[in-house]
Amino acid sequence: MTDSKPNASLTAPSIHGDALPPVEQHAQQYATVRNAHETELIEDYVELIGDLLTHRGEARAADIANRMAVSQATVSKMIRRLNELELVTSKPYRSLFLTEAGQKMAETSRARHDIVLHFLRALGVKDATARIDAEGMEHHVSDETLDIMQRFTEQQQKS
Amino acid sequence: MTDSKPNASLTAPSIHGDALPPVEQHAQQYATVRNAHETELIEDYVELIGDLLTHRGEARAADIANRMAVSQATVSKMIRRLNELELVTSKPYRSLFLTEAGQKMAETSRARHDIVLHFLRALGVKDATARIDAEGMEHHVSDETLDIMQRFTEQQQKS
DNA sequence: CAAACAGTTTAGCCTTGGCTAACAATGTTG
DNA sequence: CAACATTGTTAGCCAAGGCTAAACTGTTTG
Ligand SMILES: [Mn+2]
Ligand SMILES: [Mn+2]
Ligand SMILES: [Mn+2]
Ligand SMILES: [Mn+2]
Repeated sequence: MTDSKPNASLTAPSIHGDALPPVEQHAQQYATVRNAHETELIEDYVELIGDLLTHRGEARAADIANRMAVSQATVSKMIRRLNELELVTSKPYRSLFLTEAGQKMAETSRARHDIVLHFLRALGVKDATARIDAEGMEHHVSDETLDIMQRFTEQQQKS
Repeated sequence: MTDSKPNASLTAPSIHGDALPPVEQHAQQYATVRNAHETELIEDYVELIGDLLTHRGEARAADIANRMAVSQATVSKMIRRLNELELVTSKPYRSLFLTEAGQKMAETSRARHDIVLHFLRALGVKDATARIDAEGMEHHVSDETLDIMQRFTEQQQKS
């Protein structure tokens, strides 16, 4: 449960960087990341489907495969999963649509994604880089940090 | 290869948010994230082993399991992989050590992790939240963004 | 209206990263 | 030094998320 004991003296000033966090806190960090990894691909799919519906009027499996640079078989399998999760509705060989729950997830994900992207641009990151970084970072940003990012971006825009 | 055609008028002002990026750029975003996911767990292990060696003098499988909140079997299996990748050396039932390549990876990961963590704190994020966010974000931050974060943190500290 | 083409699905394979249960080795202590 | 506690390994299971190949459906067009 606890770490093996450090055998160094108890009070000597550390020559190293930050100390290790307490075990429970450290474990929480990793657990939160593992958790995010379970949902992030789902979020990206739902967000993309929402964007395609908004900007193109329809969301076809082939478009998703191209946009994600993934095989159509992979998309087809994922769509089955999204169906089981009741996030999308689909008739065979037809465009996809989002359920109520799917729309909610798409909006939330899109909003969060935009906050992160706009924040990175406000920081001075080039657009192409900001887009790449935001695609990964978005799933690992807490609400607290998100708020701070949003305020930062607004401040930046006023000046 | 290309999206299905939008049938909306060509020049009408969009009532929606940001337009979709070009397919190739969009695909690059997702591909970069998938790539990061292949290496991030490895990086976390190597970084943690380095930290344990630095702060505790040894890195035992049980400590890793506790710190990551994961079973010992999972750690044991991952250590075999790290061995195959020649990032760690291990004798059965003995502490782990990092190879040259492992030390290099540990340093790089630790440095990047610290930049992200210190940046979040400089932004005003509470320590516990910053630690959680940094654990996930670190793997999705480009060198360009990392530079900007570091400069931001330094600026913040001067004032 | 029949082909050809484009899009979708299914089957079967692989790797990663989790888990539990059982067993083996090592360390501690009465 | 024997028993017990801790630590490490192995085996076998599972789900997720990739892939290719092949079959099937729907659309376009000669
Ligand atoms: Mn997204
Ligand atoms: Mn994303
Ligand atoms: Mn890290
Ligand atoms: Mn990490």
